[in-house]
Amino acid sequence: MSRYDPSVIEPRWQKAWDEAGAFTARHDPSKPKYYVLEMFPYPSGRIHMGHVRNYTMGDVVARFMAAKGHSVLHPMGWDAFGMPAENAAMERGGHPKDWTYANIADMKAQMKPLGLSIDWSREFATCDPDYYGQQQAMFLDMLEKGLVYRKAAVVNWDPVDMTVLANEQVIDGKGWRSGAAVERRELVQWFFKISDYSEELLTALDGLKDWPEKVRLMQANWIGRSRGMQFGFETAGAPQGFDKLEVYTTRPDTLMGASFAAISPDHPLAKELEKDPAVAAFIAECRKGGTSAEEIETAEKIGYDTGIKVKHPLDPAWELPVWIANFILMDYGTGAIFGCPAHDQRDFDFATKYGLPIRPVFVAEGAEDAVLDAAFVPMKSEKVRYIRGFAGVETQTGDEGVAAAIAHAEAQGYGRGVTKFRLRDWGLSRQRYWGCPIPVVHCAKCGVVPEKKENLPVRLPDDVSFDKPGNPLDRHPTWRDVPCPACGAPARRETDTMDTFVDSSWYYARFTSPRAATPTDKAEVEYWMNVDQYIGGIEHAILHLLYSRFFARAMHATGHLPQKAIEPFNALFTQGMVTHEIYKTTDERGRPVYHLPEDVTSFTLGDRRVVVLGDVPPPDPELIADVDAWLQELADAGSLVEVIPSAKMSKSKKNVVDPMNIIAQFGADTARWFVMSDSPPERDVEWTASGAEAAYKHLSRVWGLCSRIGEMPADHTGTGDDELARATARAIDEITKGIEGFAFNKAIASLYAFTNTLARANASTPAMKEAMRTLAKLMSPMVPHIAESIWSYQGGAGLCAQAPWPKADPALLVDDSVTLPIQINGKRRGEIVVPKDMAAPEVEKRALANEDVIKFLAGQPVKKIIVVPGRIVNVVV
RNA sequence: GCGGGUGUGGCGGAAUGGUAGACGCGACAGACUCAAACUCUGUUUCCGCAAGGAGUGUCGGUUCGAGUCCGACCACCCGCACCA
Repeated sequence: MSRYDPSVIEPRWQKAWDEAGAFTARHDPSKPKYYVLEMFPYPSGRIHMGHVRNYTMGDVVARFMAAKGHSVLHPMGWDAFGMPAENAAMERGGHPKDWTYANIADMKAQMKPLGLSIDWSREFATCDPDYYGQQQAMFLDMLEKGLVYRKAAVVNWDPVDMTVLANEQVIDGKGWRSGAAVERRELVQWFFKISDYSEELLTALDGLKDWPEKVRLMQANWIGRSRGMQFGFETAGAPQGFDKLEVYTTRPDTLMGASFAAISPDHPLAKELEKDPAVAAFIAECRKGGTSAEEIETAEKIGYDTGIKVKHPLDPAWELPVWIANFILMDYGTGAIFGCPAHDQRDFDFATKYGLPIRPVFVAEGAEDAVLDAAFVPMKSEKVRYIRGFAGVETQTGDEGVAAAIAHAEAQGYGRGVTKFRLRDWGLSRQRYWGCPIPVVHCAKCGVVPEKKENLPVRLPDDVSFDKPGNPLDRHPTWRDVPCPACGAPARRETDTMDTFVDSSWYYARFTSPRAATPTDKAEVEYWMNVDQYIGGIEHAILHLLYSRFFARAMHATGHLPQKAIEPFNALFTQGMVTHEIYKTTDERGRPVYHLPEDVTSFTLGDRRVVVLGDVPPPDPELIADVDAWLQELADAGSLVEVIPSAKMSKSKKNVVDPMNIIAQFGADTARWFVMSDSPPERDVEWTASGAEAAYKHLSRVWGLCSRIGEMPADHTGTGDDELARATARAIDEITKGIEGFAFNKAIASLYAFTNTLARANASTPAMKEAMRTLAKLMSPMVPHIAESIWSYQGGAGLCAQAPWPKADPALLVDDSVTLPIQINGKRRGEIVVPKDMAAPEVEKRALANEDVIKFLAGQPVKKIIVVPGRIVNVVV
């Protein structure tokens, strides 16, 4: 067997798999199916280590499940619509379509050498007219079902570029290109009625047993069901038609602590009052800045006293002022609240700023009324003593207080208990070109008219330019002009396109029949759905996954998915990022300059790590008399590099490692092995050059071992056959459990251990060959190419990729005796070896007879002995 | 600001409430070599010559026993609805 040369074996095996059609997904009713899916990539043009990690994980699962006898579906596609393509067109000219398809070709060419077990015959891009045409068909079905509607909503408006900005294009409240102060502006837009499913999406989370607890919790908090009370304040001095002000509160028990009422700047009453220039000026102030919750909630709280009063529902003589406040959101509740500064921090800050009264309603159990220097906000499950209560007993929990207050309001008739959700409807309109066109037409006579299905797809026009900001569809000379599908009169196409989250909300279903003439094919979704294992980043914990869950329900409602697929992902795994150190210097004007890992050299000097620019040989420490002076010299020359601790690989920080370079240097198996070893898959993994080399060295060692075993004389005998068989069984057991439990790093640790055992084993030639074949199969999900070479060299039948997973003989997994540590007062002081099933009293006797124990006890009386069978003995003195 | 998560040797990490540091990297020592690299063997949590002691972000609690459970705090990461 020759030297380990991945550049030779990897293409050879990839060809062999292709020719055998090893990864073609087959609809085979005689086998259990398994659908493994990694979140599909945005075609940026370059794959990065995060992709390698994500797809290797999926590949390990896919290859493992195939070996376990499943018919596996492991597809790949492209999340191809979105802003970067338009930005590229603006910056470099060209067309988003050309840019995107070129990127897809480039990225696919980079993914192929990884040797992933993907069924490429099912590939599609969301920007393929065939895909988005089916999406448009579903949009029309959903429109018909009442799951889509139009309403006004706020967007980020750049007043200089006259265009809508995405949140990420708003930097410090300013437009990223124009630098102009961004405003919030209302626009009529399309919405999916996800709120129809709030309750359902929340309660169904309980059934997602194989989803991470944290994701379910995040979704539950996002949906945000709350039980509260809604009531109408009677107003005094309000404009006509506003004699009631509806407010919603989750703390009606604090009603006697009310200090003011506040409405959102977007509230109808605020809009009515905007006729007053002073109010208009204040509301304009509130509209400054972007639409993101982060920006709104971290903005300074400001308010405007309208002069209007409301009457307290429990005491009509008690009047509260009505303020307009920038931190009240129109989207939540009724867009109006009553403020109770004593028990809400935001209200407290507001009241302090504007000199409004702060009246405590309850105090901690056993405490006296005291002046507050911050809002007192205990958990609702905690008991408190009400000093200004009006319902329920004096001392009760917050929850009981709320329930009593609602009951009181309902009995007296001034309010009612209601359940509200934080979840808002999903705004899908985007004022951009590179997205799925919304297939409707606006007719002066008929209003909004759906496009006819036979006219789908509504294709994006190719003749567009990006020399001006804004949506080219909006200024296209002809594309917009169409006859009304209903009356035939001249009408206008909708120029908004869909949010790219729509594209990614159903691609998993399309993979089951990617060329079907309808969005899905009944028999195929029936066989392949659901996705058995979904793998992707935690950054998608809420939006993408929640939208997909909604979309699957909407697809069921419109006949595109069976009932069983309304939760499309049976199991979810969220993997961590690939990180790398950042290398930084500063230019003469003090601005940071970042450097690629390959452009710096790192060495150690004493206990110090020094990184310098360029590919230079490490200095001889003996030649440096004064290290500090020498470093200062380097720093003055500008070649001393500052090392910033690991962060997510990003182009702007240049802390990126190109997988193509790693594959060229070490091969795909090394890259795959590295990203699966060491770090647990859910955690971030730091890419290090030494780690990659170590992975390569190990694979070379395994290759050498295989070679050595291959050269053993056929009649060689040894004394270690039994021991090797036990080690093999243990390895099978551990690695199987590791892969099943997504503990790939532990599976790899077991592979290292088994390799070491095999290298040291003194067993017969047939036993060694057998163990080597098993090792190859056990390694094959992670490093399929080298495994295939070893498999064929050791006489394995057929392709390793199509061989069944080995089974561990249970009889070989049990040990007869066990080593028990002995603790004295919880500290380990000795150990004894006893038969596995020895009775506790006998274990006690042996433990106390142990030399170390006798020495440590030094005659002290023993108070108690705890024997945990098979685990530990603890002697308490 | 709000919601969620993470924190263990020089480094990545392992550990059903039961021997903290498996496995790997790095470092050190030895073998091989004219020499270096490669490879192989061994050592490697810290303090201490040793006996022994300390130790899982910090402080406190529950337990015979806590990295693991509970409470408070600190640091970092992810998300916040138009980035994908």
